[in-house]
Amino acid sequence: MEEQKQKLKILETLRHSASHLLAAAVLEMWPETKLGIGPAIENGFYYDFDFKEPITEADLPKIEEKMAEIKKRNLTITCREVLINEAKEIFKDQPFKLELINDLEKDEGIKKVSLYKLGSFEDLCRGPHLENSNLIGPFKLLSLAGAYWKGNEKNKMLTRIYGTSFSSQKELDSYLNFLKEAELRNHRKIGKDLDLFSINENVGPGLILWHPKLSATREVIEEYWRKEHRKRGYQYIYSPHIGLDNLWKTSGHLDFFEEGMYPPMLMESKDKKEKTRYFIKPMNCPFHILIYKNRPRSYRELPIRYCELGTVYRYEESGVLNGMLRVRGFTQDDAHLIVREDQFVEEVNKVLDFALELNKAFGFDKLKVYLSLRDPENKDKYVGSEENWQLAEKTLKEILEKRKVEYREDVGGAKFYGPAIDLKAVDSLGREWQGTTIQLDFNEPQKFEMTYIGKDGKEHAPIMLHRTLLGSMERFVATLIEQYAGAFPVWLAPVQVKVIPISEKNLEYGKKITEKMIEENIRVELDDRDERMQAKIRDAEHEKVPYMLIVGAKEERGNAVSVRMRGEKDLGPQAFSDFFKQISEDIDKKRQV
RNA sequence: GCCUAAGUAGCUCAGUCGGUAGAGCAUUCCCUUGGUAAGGGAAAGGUCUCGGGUUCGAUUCCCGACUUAGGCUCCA
Repeated sequence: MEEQKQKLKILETLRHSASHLLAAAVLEMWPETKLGIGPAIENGFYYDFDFKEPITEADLPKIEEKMAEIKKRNLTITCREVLINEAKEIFKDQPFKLELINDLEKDEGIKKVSLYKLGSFEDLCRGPHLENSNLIGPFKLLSLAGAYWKGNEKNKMLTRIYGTSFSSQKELDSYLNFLKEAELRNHRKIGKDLDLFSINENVGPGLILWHPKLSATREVIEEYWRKEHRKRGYQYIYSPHIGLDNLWKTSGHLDFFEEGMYPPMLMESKDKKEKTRYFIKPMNCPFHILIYKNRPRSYRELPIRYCELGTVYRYEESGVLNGMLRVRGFTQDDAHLIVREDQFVEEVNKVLDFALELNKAFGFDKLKVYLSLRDPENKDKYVGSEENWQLAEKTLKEILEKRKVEYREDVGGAKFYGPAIDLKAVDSLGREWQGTTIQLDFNEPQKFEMTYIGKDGKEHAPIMLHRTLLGSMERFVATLIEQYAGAFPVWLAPVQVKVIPISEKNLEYGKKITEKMIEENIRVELDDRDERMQAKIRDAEHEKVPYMLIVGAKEERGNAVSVRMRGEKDLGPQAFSDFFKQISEDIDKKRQV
């Protein structure tokens, strides 16, 4: 463990020096460029520039060449400390650096700053760095992007150059390979190739059309999801897609979230002067709360667990939309748990157990846990009392610690209405995907005046938890596509079996076994095209169908099928009943095949 | 929303230094009846994203819009 940390530190230093090398190269090529910042990041490094003339991707190789040339000069990287005023003089032509120096002086009361020098390029920098340019490992510039100065959208947009560097060529190559592999698994590409979904300009950006294939998979997920919820005492409900403005005023959405909502539908009304306003729901909670509030509730009824596959619409900024991962209309696998104080810890633990089990069924054995806390610097951004926040954050922390799970605190990651536990699924390439979130809500129970009658006959305020396990059907299915590279395990595969008759003469037999499987709820297709068997196999492989059944005269005689599994060779003939037993087990046990 | 790119047949992509476009696969039809990743042939398929401008003429040049992508910011 210590050794690994040490290794990471070295890599970080190496990348940081690589970012300085990048800046040095850029300055030699375009001396008038203004510099932003250039840190090492998780998978590499970047440097932000304000170019006089914009550059393009085509310039990256040229910059790389220049970097290589500077690296070979065997330059010693030196460090010195100077007084603030001296630094201001040195960077008088670098407005962003100057701003940084001023910030350091003002906010942190710093009197001296350190400078690192690589050849003729000297940069304001905390360090540390390698000793010599020659020690910088093999590097590669990856992409060009816009980035706001200091990450603030009110500031100027700078040009960011992303790159990466490793200690050895081998490691760099394997990382570049990883990027290539990730690109192959891109759900948008696979979605098109396998006819899974589309987004149509005439419908609108961020709105998904689910094609039959992906809908079949979604249906399986939803059935499984409902079954597991029933088992755990959840009640399934349905709620409308729109609601009056009053509802959203009460919930606080019109105050806190209006720019995230689609504009209202205005209805004329004869009796009223004002138009009636309906909003499309950005969340399901108000509806769940009103079901709860439909009559008085006893402490005996709690916990109440309402769940719904609720489709919501949020007007996300156009720039954040991303295939099925970030959309404007999506179906949350939502639930609201209304619990007594004494039930809170147990219920959170139950949700965590549930989340783990569900994720496992989809091949996500590894999850990363994040505890989203309030930003203590900005307390007025949140609703709810100080005591409530402190208690809630402490309780969530204790739950995680008692479970002995490793978790990371995400300070400032809490919603305005409460802290949360978030789980990120780690996929087969090691990438993390946000899915499960368990959020406490201090806001709505109060705004909607939710109560229950306690043992003492008096009214009490319940605690409400929002939670999704999968996140949204859209994002989750996109994650699955990337996780499996489109080759879904049998239980999730849109088409589980492709029946391939060798010639027209075997078509009848093929039809017969196809119908038999349809009766047993197996998703099967008969390839009755006038094509050669080889071509049909090839197409079925491209469609990533897990089982191909080749049937010819030989099979027909023995009431058999020749089985071929996705990505493998002919497994030989077997009795149809044996195959049926096999696939039924795959499905029942949710085997990862 | 902002920065930088891209948009040609259902898909993957050529192409036109300004004279309205082509391949492979897919589709339809015909021939072929085959044993584990492409049998052969023919036909059909395009407002070259959309709207302006320049021009005798724009898919190509210029301007704008839309969509998509990589980021920033934000998030299920």
